[in-house]
Amino acid sequence: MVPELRVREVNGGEVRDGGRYVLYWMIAERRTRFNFGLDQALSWCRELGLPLLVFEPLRAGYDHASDRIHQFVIDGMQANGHRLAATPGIRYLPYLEPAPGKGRGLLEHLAAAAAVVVTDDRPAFFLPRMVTAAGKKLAVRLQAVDGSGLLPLRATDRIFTVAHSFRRYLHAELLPHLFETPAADPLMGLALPKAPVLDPQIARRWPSADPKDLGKLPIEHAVAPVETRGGEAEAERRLTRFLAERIERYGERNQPDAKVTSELSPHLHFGHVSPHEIFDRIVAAEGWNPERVNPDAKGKREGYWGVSSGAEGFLDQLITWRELGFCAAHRQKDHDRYETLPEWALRTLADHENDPRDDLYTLPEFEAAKTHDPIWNAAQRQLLREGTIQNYLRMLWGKKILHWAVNPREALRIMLTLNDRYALDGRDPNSVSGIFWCLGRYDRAWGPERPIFGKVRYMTSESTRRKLDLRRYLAHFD
DNA sequence: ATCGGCTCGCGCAA
DNA sequence: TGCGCGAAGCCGAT
Repeated sequence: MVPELRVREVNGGEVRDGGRYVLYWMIAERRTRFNFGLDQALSWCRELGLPLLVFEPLRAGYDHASDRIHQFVIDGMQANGHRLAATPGIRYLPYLEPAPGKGRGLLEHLAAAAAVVVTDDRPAFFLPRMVTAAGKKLAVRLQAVDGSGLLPLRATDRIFTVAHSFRRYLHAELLPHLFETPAADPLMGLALPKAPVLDPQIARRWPSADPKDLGKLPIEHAVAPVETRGGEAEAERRLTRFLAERIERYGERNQPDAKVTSELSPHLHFGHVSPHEIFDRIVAAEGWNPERVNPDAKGKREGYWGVSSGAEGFLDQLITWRELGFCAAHRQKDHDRYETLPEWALRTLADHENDPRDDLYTLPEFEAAKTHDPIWNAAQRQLLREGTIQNYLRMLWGKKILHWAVNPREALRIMLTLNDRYALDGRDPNSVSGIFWCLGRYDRAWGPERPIFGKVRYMTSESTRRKLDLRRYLAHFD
């Protein structure tokens, strides 16, 4: 059962009599397991006695569309295809839009034969606008299901301005939600009617591009695919590796050579893995149960869950920090605008807006990793090559853009542009949080007041060099 | 190596 | 209203 709190009626439409199938429009939770949206669609199938059509599209015309993002999503489609094609009663339709706008009308066409349409409710990028627009067009009931996090988006109306107040809220309110989990494997034991046959004119009117022909799509080819592969199976592999070999030493994650992180951020971003599954697996590995929770540690960064220190640290990242961003994105559509920074940060950054800059770079110079600072350049090269930046250096990367851009607004634009364009987990509320943190969001003021930064937390390459062993990292990203 | 000071907002206690 | 506390800060004093 999908909790009511997670289901949103988008258009107030009706279930259509005589619909041939239930349509699941898979746009964010691109997986077959631990997926509330898929659960909701299947529960309609059972109620109406209908088969399921899973439609997983990838548009060509959105901002920053590139070989890198496309390849990752296509990996996911292949993994989903393997599982869904083998399931009786389900038809899987992945769709690669060959050119911007070429897919227009396809959803409406599919929905015209559907009894009800279910999609994913994710407060990220262009997805909310797209779902709202679809709701107006479709003449059938459209439900958007929130499977983004462990805390349902609609669980609270509060806006959290600092991380520790959100953490405190979670420690007080999250526990009951943890017992309402999506099905681990909803495809198992299904007894649906024969899979729907698709209208043959779909292939003629809406031809799908061949995944092998990425080069022919009108997307950014300069942003090449990275070594990191996408898909549900790859995410499972990483999760298993993390629990078996890494979580124990998760506390060492600031060291660039440590290899102790989950490396699941891109998979979470594209919905190839669910936070519910990650939580379940950690809990199983730790032999945890709710009685292990320490109520005296409410609001504390460590010690609340009653698991190993590595797991405490990781759960804080997965839940507090990840969902803090989702919460903000859900509550404030303009959470990526400069003006949404806290008052104290806006004030202090404005006070120092006209401070002289000894080093000043433009977006193209940053993009090409052409600054005077070898550490910064190495971090930027990692972003270009791998689509990610190591934990600690990611913060330094942003702080230095603030330091060297013409003003803080421009620093924000540069950070968002580079991150959205090159990072696999760019365009995610979670990524937006990290970038805004560099400008003071969720943080507090720190004295003494410094040039350019004002009271915003200051970081330097010099102290980073002292703190971390960077030799291998610098050599590798030379 | 470790500590206090810098500074602000939240939430609890009173 | 006061007080403790906080994603990773820095710096200078001990």
